[in-house]
Amino acid sequence: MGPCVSFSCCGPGDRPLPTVTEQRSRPSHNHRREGRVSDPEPANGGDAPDMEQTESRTMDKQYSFAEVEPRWYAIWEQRGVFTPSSDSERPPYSVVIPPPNITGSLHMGHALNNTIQDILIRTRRMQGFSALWVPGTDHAGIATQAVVEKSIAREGLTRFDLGRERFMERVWKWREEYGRTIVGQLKRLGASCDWSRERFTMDLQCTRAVREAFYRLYQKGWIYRGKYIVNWCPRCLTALSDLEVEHETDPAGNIYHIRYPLDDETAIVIATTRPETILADSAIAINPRLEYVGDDGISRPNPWKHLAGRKARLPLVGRLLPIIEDSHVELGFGTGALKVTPGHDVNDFAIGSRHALETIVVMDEHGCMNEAAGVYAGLDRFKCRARILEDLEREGYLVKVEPYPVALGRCYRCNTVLEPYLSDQWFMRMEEIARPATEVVREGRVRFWPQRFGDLYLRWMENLRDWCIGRQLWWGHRVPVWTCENGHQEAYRDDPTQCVRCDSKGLVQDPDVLDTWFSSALWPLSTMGWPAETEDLRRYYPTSVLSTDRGILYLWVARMIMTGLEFKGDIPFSDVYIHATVLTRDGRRMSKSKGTGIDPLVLFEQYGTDATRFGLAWMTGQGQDIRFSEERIQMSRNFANKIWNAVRLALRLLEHGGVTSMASPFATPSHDRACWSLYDRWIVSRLQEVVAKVSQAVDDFAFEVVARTLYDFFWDEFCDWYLELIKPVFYDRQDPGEQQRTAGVLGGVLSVFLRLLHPVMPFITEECWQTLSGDNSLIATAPWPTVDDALRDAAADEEMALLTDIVRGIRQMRAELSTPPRDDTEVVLVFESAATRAVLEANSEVLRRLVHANPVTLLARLEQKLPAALSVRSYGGELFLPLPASMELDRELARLEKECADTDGLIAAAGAKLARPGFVEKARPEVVERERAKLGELEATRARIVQRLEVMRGLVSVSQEQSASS
RNA sequence: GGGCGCGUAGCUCAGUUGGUUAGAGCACUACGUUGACAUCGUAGGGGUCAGCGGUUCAAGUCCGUUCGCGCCCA
Repeated sequence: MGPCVSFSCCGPGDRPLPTVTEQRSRPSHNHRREGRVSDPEPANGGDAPDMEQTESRTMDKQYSFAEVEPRWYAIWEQRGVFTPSSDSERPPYSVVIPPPNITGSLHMGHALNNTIQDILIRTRRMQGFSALWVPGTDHAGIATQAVVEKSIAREGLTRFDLGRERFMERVWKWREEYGRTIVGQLKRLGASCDWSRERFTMDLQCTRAVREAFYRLYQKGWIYRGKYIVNWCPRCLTALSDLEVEHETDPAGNIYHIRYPLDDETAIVIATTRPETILADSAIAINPRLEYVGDDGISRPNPWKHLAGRKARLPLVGRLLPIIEDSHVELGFGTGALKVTPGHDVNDFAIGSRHALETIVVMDEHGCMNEAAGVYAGLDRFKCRARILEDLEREGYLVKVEPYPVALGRCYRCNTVLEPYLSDQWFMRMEEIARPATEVVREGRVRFWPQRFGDLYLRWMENLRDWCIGRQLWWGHRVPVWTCENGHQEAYRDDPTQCVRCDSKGLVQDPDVLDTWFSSALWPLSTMGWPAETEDLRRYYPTSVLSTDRGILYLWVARMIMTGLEFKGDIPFSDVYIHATVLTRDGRRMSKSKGTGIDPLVLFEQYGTDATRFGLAWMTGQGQDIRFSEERIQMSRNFANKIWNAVRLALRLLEHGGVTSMASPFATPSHDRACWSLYDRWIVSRLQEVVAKVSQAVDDFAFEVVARTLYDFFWDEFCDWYLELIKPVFYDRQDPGEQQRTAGVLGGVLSVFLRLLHPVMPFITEECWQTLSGDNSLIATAPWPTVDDALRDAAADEEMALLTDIVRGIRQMRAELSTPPRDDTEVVLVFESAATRAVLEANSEVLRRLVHANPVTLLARLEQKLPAALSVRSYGGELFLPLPASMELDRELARLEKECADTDGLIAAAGAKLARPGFVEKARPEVVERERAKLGELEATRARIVQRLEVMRGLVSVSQEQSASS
């Protein structure tokens, strides 16, 4: 057990309860009242604000999250709750935050993901782990550069006007000013990150990690430079990796058939979706086979085979193109002949290399045609396409145009259509580094939740292509490669002053920067201090869990596993939790531009942060999406209000009983517990179930179960039943011993419940904890509750089930009779079992209190009492309420007949099940037994109904005779 | 084209290894404010578990298939 926390865990406690006066003088409440001085509306349900009502002074009728929430975060921070103690006794538990983009602000995905991480961290912290959550932000190369370029554009400047150095100053300035917005928002969310360890992917520590990683990979030859066709964004003016391309299909696209003449009679026809690229054609390729089998299964001759080796003339340009043979050409596709454009297409580039073709490039980095495009030079690529088509048509080269859905890639940042662009780029070799990263997942050393993402990961890892890591940007980690005057190109850990190979000066650094994901890939290492052998690295690496969005499984998660294994020889985390995607309520992606996004900060303001967190946790199932439902947040706000009021009631009850301390109930010896009431035994028994279920659910990442379990227990069992049941102890009876005991259980249950809820709703639980405990301990560091099996009580569960069933039965009848709810009504209970009668006898006060049953008569058998009565069968017995004269007998008779018919239906169903061939032999014995018992119950019930029917029918005929004779 | 997720009440979702009469919140109907809470309480109405076929003594649950929505990869 951890430190003793007032009423929570150790007994017998002797801590004084906060008195009303103390309550009033608490700074928090003063703060609230002061805040209301200018408020013209008394917030007290219309009561005069200066009324001498002690309760209304201490706690409002409504929970005011807006007043409570802002207070606690600062206190937690001040008291260092989020910084784990270096106490070596405690096992480590660590999480690194997926670093949010510095240009971003908190959206629903962040709210969900960080709520989840906070639930995990807060739970483990309470469970006694040395829990560390490392926060930080990501420099987000392209996105940030774009934002700053936009801002300087307002001054009429481009980055080229400023130059690299001055532009970088501007970016850093921007980052200082705006780049930490999201940090404030995370605090608002209640995220219990250790801010003393906050990192930024461009800070010194992370930069050192990037340099070291690059250097080592370069030395191994796994980072290389090569000339390839890459995904090029003509707006961002940089290359992108394959994963940063958003693929889409343009349904309005066309495919153009173009005739390339060989001589006056002969021509070869090719098909293309990008006619502007014909300007860079260097060959035409055909399949070498003589014939082929089409989709229809019919064999056809290769229409172009006879042209192999000849030359065709490129329309509009006049260049002669060789007709080459290459087996990669698909015969059934298009016209069966392929124009080869090595400078503008990835596949054509491969063909070009195989056949040593000339590589012609007709576009520049902006996507405009260059001098090589001849008369088309200077035109934008799309304008050029239109012009080329006009010209082809006019000169008779355009054979036909067909609608054809065209696949195109767009920049994931700016949505510009990407251009396959030939350039010199830095690449990282994937083959070797991927192998161990695949193994650890296959062996289960890294587990994915839900598991299917592990399968997805493995499938992707099996066919990797090398990673283009160079970016033609300024904002980012500059490639640490220098070239000396003598042309020696080398990677350096630190900025060099002279060449390692020839000692010459005049070194020039490579202008490219690294893909942002290169530094993100090192995040679990760099945040812990790697490459230095720090204490944090020793203690907190590998981290425990990574919680993230499925969209960056390959982009980020996979790469962290690779680098972790490569540089530290160990996995970066043992569990990967992939959270759901938050969609709009009609199942679409939330989009800022379409205005369909929901701002979590607005939710915090409207419903409270706690409610937003709880609602999100409730919505998170194991599916891959959640449709956002504001009702769920509203429900959570109501839940918070319910908790608040239950605590308010608890304080009042304790005060009413003159109780001054809450002795801890659970640690008392069992012989003391023997005098607990049924309700105490029951609620504590139920609580054990809740502790077990919630603890397990956190381990299983089943956040919805956490939320639902706590909600149901608190509302249905604790508030609706327990609190109602113990009111007489304080309001009606004056037994100090009983009040003391009950107060102990009441406080103990609340204490456990609040601690279980704290990771999900940190603010209100802390506020209630303070209000109840009246000391300085924080729930945030209170020990997590554990299950005590000795407190499970099956008999109490059973007896309470009987009682609640009877209460509900009486309520139903009263509703049926429309008796004024506060009028007493006679109730007759007929139960053969003496044990059941004893339970009912002992709890008859409950019936009086909860359903105004008075007098209550207990019988073993129904004599000739209450013939004109409404009846309900329950728990092997029967309840009767007198039927008032105003109520027609016919209605009750009809009701009974329906009940009889329903019961007959159930008897038939149960009978049929038992009679079914094979059921008794093949079903598990307990299932058969249960079915038989059910049938027995139903038959007994039916007998009671029939008996009632006879009585009622007799009465009906008597009353008919009476009305006939009158 | 390949892979995956989802389809249960008007809406948003639960539903353990198949086994009582399929549940919750919101919405809806009726009634109810004297001491926690109207952000509340009590009672109630509302479901061919997407369709079809199969396995089984037994299917919302397992298998096959069709349809619809969505995501990922090529």
